[in-house]
Amino acid sequence: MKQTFNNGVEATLKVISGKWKPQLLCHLGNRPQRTCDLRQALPDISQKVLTQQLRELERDGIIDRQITGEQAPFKVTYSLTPLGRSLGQILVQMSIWGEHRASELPDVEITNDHGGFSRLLEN
Amino acid sequence: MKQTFNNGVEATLKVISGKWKPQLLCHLGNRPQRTCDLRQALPDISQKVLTQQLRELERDGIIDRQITGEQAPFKVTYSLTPLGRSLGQILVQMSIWGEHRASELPDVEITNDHGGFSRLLEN
DNA sequence: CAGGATCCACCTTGATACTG
DNA sequence: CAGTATCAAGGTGGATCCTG
Repeated sequence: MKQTFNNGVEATLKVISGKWKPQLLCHLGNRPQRTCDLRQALPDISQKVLTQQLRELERDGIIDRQITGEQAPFKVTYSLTPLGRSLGQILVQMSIWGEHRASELPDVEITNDHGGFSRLLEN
Repeated sequence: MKQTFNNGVEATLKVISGKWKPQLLCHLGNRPQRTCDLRQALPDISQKVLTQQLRELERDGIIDRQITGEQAPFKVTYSLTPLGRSLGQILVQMSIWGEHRASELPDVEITNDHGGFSRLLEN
């Protein structure tokens, strides 16, 4: 179905907004991962929401989904597409800006630094 | 109150996410504007939501709010802070990325191009 | 002119249980 | 192991009316 945005910023926000998407992009930026790997990396996400967020990223062309095995148990591996990798500069800059702002505001805290996204810059 | 984010991307998203915030930042990036100017620029926003989004941007240190006049009718002028202007590079890059993606996907349409944000790059 | 107060609809996320 | 189905809760945006 047709999606209309007022500007490119809104279109980009639509793709990367989602409670777990920045973390998913960070982990998948390091290397392709299986579902169980992602669940281990993000212990607090429910499997329903994990699937949901991954499906949205897949539908938006950011990640690929590859199935291995014809019988259960399956292996499902997710990896970034070239379009997904092309978000690297933006994610790193957003991460740095957020850290800069947090450094000025005592009540904003950030757990992991932008180094987690740096592998996205290796194309 | 204390806000904790897993990474800087989430912190940045928190600030610029909101149905009308990208458009508000675009307009305020061109020049400071009064409330009635913004309502004219964004005819479909209700005054409640306009006030709400502006208050959030103000609370997050992105815009300044200045009141002129001691009796009604007041004049309220909003302008970007230095921190708000420092979002310029990110907004332009996000806008360009969104346009690039839209150009590859037939069902994604973008009304205004990234030129609207370019004044943010003049510091 | 600018914005506060209510009340409301929707969307996103989450808890839980179940399937191939 | 990976994913679906159902139901519930909270937050965000919106319609409308009212105030200094």
